[in-house]
Formats: sequence, C-alpha cells, structure tokens
Amino acid sequence: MPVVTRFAPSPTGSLHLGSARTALFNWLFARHHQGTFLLRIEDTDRERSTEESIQAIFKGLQWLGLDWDGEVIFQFSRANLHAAAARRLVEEGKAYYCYATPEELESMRAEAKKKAQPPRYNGLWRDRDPASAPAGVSPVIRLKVPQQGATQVLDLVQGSVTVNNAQLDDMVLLRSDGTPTYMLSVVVDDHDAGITHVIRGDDHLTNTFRQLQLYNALGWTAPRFAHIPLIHGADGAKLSKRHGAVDIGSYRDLGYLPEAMNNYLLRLGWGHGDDEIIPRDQAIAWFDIDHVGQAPARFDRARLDHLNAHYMRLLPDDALCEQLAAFLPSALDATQRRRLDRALPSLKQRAKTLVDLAENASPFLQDAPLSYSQEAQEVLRLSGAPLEQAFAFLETAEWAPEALEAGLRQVAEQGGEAFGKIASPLRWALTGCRVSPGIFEVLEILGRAESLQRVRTALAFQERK
RNA sequence: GUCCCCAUCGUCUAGAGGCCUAGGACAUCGCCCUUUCAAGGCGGCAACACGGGUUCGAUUCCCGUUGGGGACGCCA
Repeated sequence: MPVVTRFAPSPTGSLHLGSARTALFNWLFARHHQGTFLLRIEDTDRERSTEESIQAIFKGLQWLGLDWDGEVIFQFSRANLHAAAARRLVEEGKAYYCYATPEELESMRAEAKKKAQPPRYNGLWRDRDPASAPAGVSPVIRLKVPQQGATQVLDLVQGSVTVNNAQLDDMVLLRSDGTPTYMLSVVVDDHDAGITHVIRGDDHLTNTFRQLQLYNALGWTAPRFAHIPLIHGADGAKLSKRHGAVDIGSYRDLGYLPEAMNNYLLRLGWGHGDDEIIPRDQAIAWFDIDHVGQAPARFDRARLDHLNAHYMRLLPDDALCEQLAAFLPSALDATQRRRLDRALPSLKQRAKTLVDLAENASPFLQDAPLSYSQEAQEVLRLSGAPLEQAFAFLETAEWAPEALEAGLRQVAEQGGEAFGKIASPLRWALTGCRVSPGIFEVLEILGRAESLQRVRTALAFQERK
C-alpha cells in the first residue's frame, strides 16, 4: 500500500521548530517510500486561527523546501462532514447528546480530583433520557466510550502502549455550536485522505487512545502511528517561547541556511550511524522510523552554528551571494560587487551565519575614509613606525600579491620587527577590524588607490611625537 | 492528583547479550599550521542514573527506585 503522510499544523502561531521537524519527518518518510505528503491546516478553532499564521506555515515549509502534494486541505471547510459523522454515531447509539453546563463540568472535575481520579466528565447524560433535557440549552455530542477494558496503541516509535478505558471519559465530538472538535476532525480527515502513517509529536500520544476509540466506533481502520519525542530547551522542558526564538522564521532571519536547518532538525531524534552531514538526497534515501529515538532531544544552537558554517562553505559563491543580499544594508554597486566576489571565498571560511558574513563583508563594501571604531582609533594612535614604513612601501609597490608579500616582509625584517607588528596595524587601517582575510588578499581586493587612501587616513590618527 | 512516556560524555547520538578497556559529532582544553580570526591537522577531558534479578556473560532483557518529560478542555 502506498504511503500517505500529512503535516497538520493549527494556524494559531508561527511555525514552531518542533512542528518543522514533524513536517520534515513526514515529508522524508513519504518521499522515501515514494508516497504522498499532504498539508492540512487545522483551523477549526475559529477564535485563534489567523491568516498570518497560515502564511507563516506556508513560508516556513517553502523555505525548508518541504513541498506538499495536491491542494492544501483546510479542515474547517470540511466541518459539515465531521458533523455528519457525529450525528451518524448518535443514530447508531454510539454517541449521545449531553446538556451539562460549564459549571456542572467544573464540579465533576473537582469531584474526580478529590477522589484521586483524573479530572473528567462523569457520564451524566450517557444514559439519560434526552426528553429530560433542560430547555434552551444546546447540547454537545459525546462519544460513548467503553468503560471496561483497555485500549492499546502499537506505536512505531514508542512500542506498545496501553491505557485503561476507565481513565478516559466520553469526549466531546461536536460542540454546542455545532462545530466539530479536534478529535473528530482529525479522525474523519485522516480517514478520508487515506492517511497510512500519522507521524506527530509525542504530546499527542495520549490523544491516540481516544482517536482509536473513535475509529472503532466509526468502523474504520486506524492508520499506523509514530509519536516522535518533543524537542526540549536547554533546561529540559518542552521548547517554548520562553526559550527564545522557537519559530522557523526567526532562524531564517538569524542567517541560517535551510540546508543547515534541515540537517540539524533531522539529526535531532534520528541518527544514521556516525553520519552527521546528511544532505537532502541522502536523507531521503536513509530516513526510516526505526531509527527515531524515544528520548526527547535538547535544542543546541552551537550545533546548528557548526552545520550552518559547513553548508555556507559548501555553497557556490554566487548562490551564497544571493542568500547574503537580504542581510546587506543596501544593493551592491559594481565596485562592491567586484570586491565581494573576490572576498567571499575567504570570508565564508570564517562565518557561522549570514549575519556574521554580512558583518565581515562590511569593510569591502565601504569606501575610504572608513569610520573607525574607538578600539580601532586607539590601535592606530599607537601604531607608530611599522605602519608608516608599510605605507611608505605601499606607495611605490608593485601591486601584485607576491610582490606585496615579499616587500612587506622585507619591511618588517629591516625594522627588526616580527611580521605581525606590521600586519596588525595595517589590518586595522585597511579594514577597521581586528579580524579579516589575509592581509595580502585584502590589499589586492581593495586595490592600490583604495588601500593607500585608507592607510593615509589611518595614519592621521597617529600620536604626535 | 491520575495516567502515559523517557533515561549512554555538558549537548546530539552509535550501540538491537559477548565485537565496548563504550564509537562519532558539537562544545571545551592543548599542540601544529599561521600576519589576525577562522578553516584544517593532531591530541586531551568527558557517559552506560541507582538497586535488584535473568544469563556463563549485561549499556543492551525484566522488575523496582530516583530523576526528567508529556497528557488529562465545548484548544489543537
């Protein structure tokens, strides 16, 4: 049977990292099996669902390169089908109308808690004659679940998990306003879409028992379930807003490449021997549910950084430049473009994110005179003879890398200084930074005129003797 | 409170009874390279939560303890 998976986020916020990973796993599983990957927006909560969130989900998935098959399914548009299923169950005596008020429910839960039982509905209307219904109260429809026995899930990740039915109450299928609840909608939609594998977060594991009971009542075969452990923050608690940036869009803005994000998310909770760098094609070939771990994983930014640095180095310069554009203060003119092209191979060697890269590129995008930082000014003030000697040499030097190197080394030697004594102030003068690509490279990229101009203005900061 | 799940270096993980004096990666520390910072190379530190079983033999199987997490809505 061909595999059909789905990603079913609710549009009540941005695309969370945990959700993104769930989407990735579903996508990989489907692609691995040459199956189908569907996207369903679970917008049955009319209060909290927003268009903005829907767009964030689309954008996030597109950025990650997780393409879905067919049209997006909007769950709310299928509400009448869900309601019909609920009414069918009432007709078949498998569900019933319940007129309990919020106050009554409240006291039932308090009561249960007092008796050291899970807070739940006590079945007040389960066998009560609907004729005794209070006037003017619109009822909900509840599923009549078995009170004896147990329900078992054979989870592809968690194994066999069983819960006593006494633990579960008669869940609401249809709200008093006639709209379906999540439990009903998911089951009907997954069934109608022919979903074969439900891969979702561990936090849904306990919902699965209820959904299984629903499949049962409806007379449908349930799909296979795979509950993947949640992603935790550094403190071990479920990753949430208090841990900082948790939505995929933030990481794009922080300068991470989708390739890195995918690789990182993939390795969070799944492994393939000693392999760490796993590009998309390899991931599709290798991905399986068997190797999904059972323990939650903590989000580790340093690891993401490392992968990002790796993928940036791997990216061809023109593609990297394209990615970088969004992080640059303005569009590049011809000169800037030429310098950046020359500097990029070296710059990308020393950046963890596109933000770093943009920052490091900055000296090459400016024209003399540079505006030097406090720190730069201080260094230049004390730069002394080495910088003067370097300038004197550069003024008449042949502007070729080998010649520049040989000449500057000679200058250092003549002055009886280590080469660093010259290179350091020269670097500050040329770039305004402590760190940069190799000094000869910088000279060559900037060219004679620009380099001399920069050093000349830098010299002006020198302490008067 | 009730139920469910989880447990290998700081972190992500390999490991499906002997291959384990537990492997890799990130982080960290040191050395090399070196004009800076990276990258790269080499090396160091660092883990099977604890207690019982089962077995000739447990990181691997079972039970318990401890610790962590999750779920208990007319939210999804």
